Amino acid sequence: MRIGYPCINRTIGCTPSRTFRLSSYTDNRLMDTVRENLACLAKILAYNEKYHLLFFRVTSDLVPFASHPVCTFRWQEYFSGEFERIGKYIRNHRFRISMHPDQFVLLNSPDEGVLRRSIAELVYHVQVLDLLGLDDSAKVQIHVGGVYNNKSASIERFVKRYELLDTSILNRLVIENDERLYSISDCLAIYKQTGIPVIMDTFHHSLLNNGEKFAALLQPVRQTWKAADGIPMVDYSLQEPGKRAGTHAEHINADDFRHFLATTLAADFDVMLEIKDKERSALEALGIAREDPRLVTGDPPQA
DNA sequence: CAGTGTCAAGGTGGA
DNA sequence: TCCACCTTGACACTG
Repeated sequence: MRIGYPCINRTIGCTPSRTFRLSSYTDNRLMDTVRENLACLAKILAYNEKYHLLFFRVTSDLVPFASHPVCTFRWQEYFSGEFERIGKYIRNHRFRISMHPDQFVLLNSPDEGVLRRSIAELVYHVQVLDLLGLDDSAKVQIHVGGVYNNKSASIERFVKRYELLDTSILNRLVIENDERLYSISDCLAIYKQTGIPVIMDTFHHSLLNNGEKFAALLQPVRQTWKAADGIPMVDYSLQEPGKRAGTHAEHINADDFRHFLATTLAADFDVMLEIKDKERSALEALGIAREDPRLVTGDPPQA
């Protein structure tokens, strides 16, 4: 099991998510921003390596406007050396990497324009992982999409669209349950029609389920991941006390995380902590996981 | 220079 | 039919 956190690090004083307004787009602005974002990504990975946080989600903001028509600059070629360098570091240290395009990627939208932009965005995400030279265990996770007043028709549309995607996308794409529309069971049903691996989100599952226990779903979900996909990924989060249902916690709750590990002990997976204080909670989670020597790969860092 | 309204992109659901 | 909300950091303008 590897433990990780998404996208940004609040300790080291840089962000890999620098961006700018579309209205101020220039190729030079893009070059400067991407250069800084990549430099920061490299710093975060060095930090993560030092503390044995070996699972990391790369921000979608790495290359701003990458899938927008305004961006005709060949950033893939211009930065290929830097991507290669970072990718080598990732491979050498056996990091697990994921990416998570946001809400605008909707493969099952009835709107062809939305579909077209969604695919362009997926192409961008896959290009980043390809440029890093990562194998098919580096995943791009999306949600199933909208319901559009007809869930079964929307699932059917997802399946049909999925089958038309390029292999380079198919090899990396996984679907995650959300908290309002598509449960883990829905995702498993879609897997049966497509073969797409399913990524479980504990917090979403607590808000939308059909009465199944999370632990009981681990085994069926495990089978959706082929050998080349690596071990399953799981998103872990919990409710922020006193906030609207669905609000992610500011900080990890040690008891809850310990309980989560205990109930899932039989399964092997990588855990992404979607908790707002990022690496701080991830470090605490790692400490908790190390209470049980069966759980975490790698030696503790030397003092 | 701190505070704050806004930002490429979509969809849901309550009023 | 309209609007708030999701989720959220970072930009860029305002005073």
